Amino acid sequence: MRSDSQAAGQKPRSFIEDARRAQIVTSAVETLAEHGYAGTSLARIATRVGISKGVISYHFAGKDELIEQLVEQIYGRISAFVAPEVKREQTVVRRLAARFRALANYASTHRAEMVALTEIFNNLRDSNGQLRYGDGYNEDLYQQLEEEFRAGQATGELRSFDTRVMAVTAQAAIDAMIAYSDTNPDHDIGAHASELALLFEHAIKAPTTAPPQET
Amino acid sequence: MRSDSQAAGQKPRSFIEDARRAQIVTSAVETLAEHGYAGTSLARIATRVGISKGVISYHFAGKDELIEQLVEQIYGRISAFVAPEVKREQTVVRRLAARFRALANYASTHRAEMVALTEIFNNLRDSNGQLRYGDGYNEDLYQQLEEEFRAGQATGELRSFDTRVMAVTAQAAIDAMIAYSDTNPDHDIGAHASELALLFEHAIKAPTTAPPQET
Amino acid sequence: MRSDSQAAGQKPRSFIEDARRAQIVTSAVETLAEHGYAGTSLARIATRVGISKGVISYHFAGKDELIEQLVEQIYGRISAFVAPEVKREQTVVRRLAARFRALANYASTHRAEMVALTEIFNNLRDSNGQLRYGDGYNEDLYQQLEEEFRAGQATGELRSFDTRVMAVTAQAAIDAMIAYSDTNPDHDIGAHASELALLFEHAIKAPTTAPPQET
Amino acid sequence: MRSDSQAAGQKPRSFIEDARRAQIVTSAVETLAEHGYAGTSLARIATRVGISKGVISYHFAGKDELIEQLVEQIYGRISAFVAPEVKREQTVVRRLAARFRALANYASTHRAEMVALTEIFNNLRDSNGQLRYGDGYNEDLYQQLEEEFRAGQATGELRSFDTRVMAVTAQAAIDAMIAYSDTNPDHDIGAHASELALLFEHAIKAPTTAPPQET
DNA sequence: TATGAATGAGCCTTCATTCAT
DNA sequence: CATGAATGAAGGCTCATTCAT
Repeated sequence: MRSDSQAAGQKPRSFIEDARRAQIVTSAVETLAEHGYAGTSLARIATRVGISKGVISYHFAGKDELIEQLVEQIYGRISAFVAPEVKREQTVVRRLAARFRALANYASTHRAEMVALTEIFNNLRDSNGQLRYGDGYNEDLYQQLEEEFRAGQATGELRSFDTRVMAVTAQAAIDAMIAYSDTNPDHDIGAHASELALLFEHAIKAPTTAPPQET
Repeated sequence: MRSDSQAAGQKPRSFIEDARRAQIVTSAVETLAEHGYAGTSLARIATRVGISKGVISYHFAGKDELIEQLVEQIYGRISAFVAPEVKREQTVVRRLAARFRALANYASTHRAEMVALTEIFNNLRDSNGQLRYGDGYNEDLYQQLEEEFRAGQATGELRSFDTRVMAVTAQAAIDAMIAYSDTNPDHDIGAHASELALLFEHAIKAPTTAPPQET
Repeated sequence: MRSDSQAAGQKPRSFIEDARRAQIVTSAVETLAEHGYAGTSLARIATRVGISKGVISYHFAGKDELIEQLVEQIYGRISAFVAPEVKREQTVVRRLAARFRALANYASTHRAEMVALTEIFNNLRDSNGQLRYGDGYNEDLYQQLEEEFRAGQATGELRSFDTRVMAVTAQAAIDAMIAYSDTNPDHDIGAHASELALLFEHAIKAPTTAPPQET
Repeated sequence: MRSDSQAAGQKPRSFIEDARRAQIVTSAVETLAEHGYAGTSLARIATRVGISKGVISYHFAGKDELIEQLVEQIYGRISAFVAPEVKREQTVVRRLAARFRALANYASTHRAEMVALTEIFNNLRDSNGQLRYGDGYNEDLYQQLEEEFRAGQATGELRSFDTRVMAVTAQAAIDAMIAYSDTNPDHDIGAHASELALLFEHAIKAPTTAPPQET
């Protein structure tokens, strides 16, 4: 959460510089959300801010750097929002539920950011044609989730299952929740998150032989 | 499953015509899988077949028709492959497992097709900027799944839950399985499908305590 | 008016050959009238006849030859229709009137031909970029008219004036009549022709000093 | 006759912008005159100025806007040149003569402009295939001329005739004069204009039976 | 004779990028 | 810092023409 991407020994950015960059990133987010990846040209981003195309090239090395900045910033904000919510809970099941809930909250109040992020993840490629955010970025999330699951399995809270498949599926459930509520604005994403919590509770909890439930 | 999109009263397509069209569609699939949506130009598709750009325009009304043909064909093939596998099973849980299994099988042997389809679904937009296959296509799948779930709930095989959320999540689980195994070629997608089957069995089956139901 | 453009020593064209050529020329005329010069492609001409593009190339050396055939044929028909009407009259003034009348008649019953001809005259160019029918074709008409005028001036029927300017203007009056009635289908082209006759009668007749008029 | 087409509240165009636009319009005029409508591509226009194709797209929304600008500008210049010459005269006959003379002058010094305008009028079509400047533009001229004629008829200066036919013919005479002198550069267009003046004087003036008159 | 198939050039447009001012 | 101007490549598409069958 500090001075995003500023190689050491670099001259620090001025205030106005930072303001412009933020302004441009915001415009890029909105443009991506509205027109999709292919429909997002520098011209469109610039027009939305009311500046000339050249300004963007001036502040960013190129379209790619702009987008990378965007991803870093949004990603940072989401983590900052979700992490404390998760940490506060005591069991794996509840932590997972908290994750669903927090992301649903964030997504419902930052729709454009989520859409923009998805567009980029699905489309941005490096010069070799490989997806820029193909796997590495999800890998982080997968490992966090797997760690949780393994811990829960160790304590006996959770049944035995393939943690990687579960992580992939849980993350997919989150992404789908966000995408679905994005194309169906009337959808109750909060309820969706609760349902997911219950779904995965059933899916991962160890069967309680004798005594009843707690939840 | 025959005569894909051939308006009645239309002159039937010649053998060579069909061959070329198929060849071009195949090339489009591969190009999409390899270079992504934005990287798929008529020029690239043509080069891969070793023909000139104009040939594509000759056989298809335009890029749009080519892509729609592609979607129809692939979609048809997948349905044709999956449907009988699913129908053969007797319980909802087993039918869902069969669906996971069949799709995993298909995906593992038709990787490019799955990727191409995803690229198109995520990116193709109509002239108003709306996603061409935004929701309608998934809606079909969702309704099939919901019907299953509701039937299972009616017979008491399944517990009570929000069928829409479950459908969205199940479909997302499938997509994620395919996408994951696509970026991780060593991944055992068959095992993944089995895990999913188990995961959702836990998630949807009515608890078999002793006697009837609760919830 | 014989076997249009068939170089000596050429194999005579078969019946079917001629039929096809006529059919194609007709289609070209209609297409030109309907879509204009730029909108007239071989594909469109072929489609209208219900044949394939290649057929045209087979019967004509190229687009240019097709169009030249078209011009020759239409031109021939017009001459064949107009000439006898003109010849029948005894004075220059009446011959000019007859010309107006005959062309108005022809144009009103062969609208498409007139439009097609205009489109070609205005647009067809040779490989050097020069208008193919820029001047030469009108030159013929001009000389016919000038001859009339000079004869009339010699007999004293007509006043003295620049015959070339008068010829150019008379021809322009005809073309404008046709063009105007083409864009204004309700226009009474017959009346228009009569008005033109009167207009030019006033413009060219020698002033009758003593005795009254005849007309 | 200022600020051609510049929507209110629009940022005014810079000096260099205006210069480029003018330069491009000029090149378009020359290209049209030289190569005709079909032979006029953005590439050719750009090459003539020595710039790249993209520059045109940068300064004009598209080919259509460029052509409309061209028409507006040329049309404006002609009107500005002709109108005062006509207004200065006191009788209809003299005003018509002045019109011939002024247009002949303008055409002889702005040959390319006249040709370009004709090319566009004859060929530019909207997306429905209808001629863009089919009738409306001439309609203006026709009505001006008819008004003159009717006024002259009311005062008794002119004989009785169909004003519409006379207007169409007078305009056609002008266009033909321009076109003819364009393909025959040695032609004396000034003399042509004088001849036309005389021609139409004879054609429209009321017969002077008894009293004075001048001519 | 006729056809369908293919070609290759050209068209207009969009775009990321560069650069002088 | 910011801009407007320009570039050049690439994109989808149309078209006259060629050719094997």
